[in-house]
Amino acid sequence: MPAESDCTEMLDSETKAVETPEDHADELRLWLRLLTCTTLIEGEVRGRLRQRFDVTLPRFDLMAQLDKAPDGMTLSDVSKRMMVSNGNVTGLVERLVESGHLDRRTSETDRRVQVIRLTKLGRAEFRRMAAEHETWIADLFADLTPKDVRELMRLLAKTKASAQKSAARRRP
Amino acid sequence: MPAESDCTEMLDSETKAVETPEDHADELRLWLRLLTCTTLIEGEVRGRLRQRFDVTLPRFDLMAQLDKAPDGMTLSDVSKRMMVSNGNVTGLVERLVESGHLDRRTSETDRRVQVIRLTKLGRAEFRRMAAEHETWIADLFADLTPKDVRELMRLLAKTKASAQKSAARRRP
DNA sequence: TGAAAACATTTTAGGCTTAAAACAATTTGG
DNA sequence: CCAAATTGTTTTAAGCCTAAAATGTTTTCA
Repeated sequence: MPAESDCTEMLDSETKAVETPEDHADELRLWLRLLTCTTLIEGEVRGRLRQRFDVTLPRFDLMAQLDKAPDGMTLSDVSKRMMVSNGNVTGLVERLVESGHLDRRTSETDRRVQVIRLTKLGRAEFRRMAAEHETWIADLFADLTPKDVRELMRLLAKTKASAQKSAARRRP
Repeated sequence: MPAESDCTEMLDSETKAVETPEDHADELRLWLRLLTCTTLIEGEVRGRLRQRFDVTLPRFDLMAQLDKAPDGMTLSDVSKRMMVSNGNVTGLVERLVESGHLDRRTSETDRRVQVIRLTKLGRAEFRRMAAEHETWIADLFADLTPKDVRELMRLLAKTKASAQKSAARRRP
């Protein structure tokens, strides 16, 4: 009875690589750790936004998208950028228009399209929140060296590309 | 009028480090990239779970926790592990008991405590899903080398510790 | 012992989120 | 030109999620 091989790839009797029940425990652990980090930070930011500014994270995120687009965005654009469903954006925008933070108008050239912008109030409030938000993030990542940050950026870029490729394989 | 310094830390007229409006753009970008990766992968997993097994991600996550605890867990344990609110767990458990995947009983020794376990059905279904789930994760991370995975694990561990420290500073 | 504190869970109210279907407007291709 | 496909948004139904208050139970400690 042969001892177990230490080889990663098992060879069959014809010396050809064979399908083994592969061990993907490391990738699984990596995914769980990634998720933990994100959940942890997201929860912290959510809580601080609520306490300091009485605003929800999704509202803040939507305003952040619009702050980068002075000429406004369509709902579809927002939906893609935020990676959330269309219906989600509809409701979010509704509430932000209601509270006076957003301005929504139908496009002149394509009556299907809704263009939304930050109002003066919306922009002012967002800028105030964003300034503080940036310090929270800096604090949350405070123990990472600049090199750590660079390296994480690189590896996460690679991760993103890998995941996008995998997603595209399934849904071409 | 002096030219702008290239120094990271500015010095004032008395040659003492001075508060500058610090630039945390890198950390902010890192956070957004982290969030993008997680959202991307999470969405992909959510979609596959729904298509293949008609199960939601939160249900799967809860079953995953219980699979690791053959003797069951209290609702508080689950809540802490999953990093979600207590009320959230209550509802999730309710639906999973309803569908026959979970068994819930009041602790003999402490009538405040509810202990939940996977039923035979729940465990069987979870194992079936988990096997496939693992291959999805492997595929999503397929372009990372083993070294990349190790390095990411290390950096995310550091990130997690940093974030926990920051959270504890605020909420001691 | 017995009131106060701590703990585990549920309830409440409101908002977020999704997938799928429906609707409306525009573009495309025969 | 016009029917079909595509695109942008909203609606629907169901479930997820949170914070805060409420409920019931156990522990603490004066």
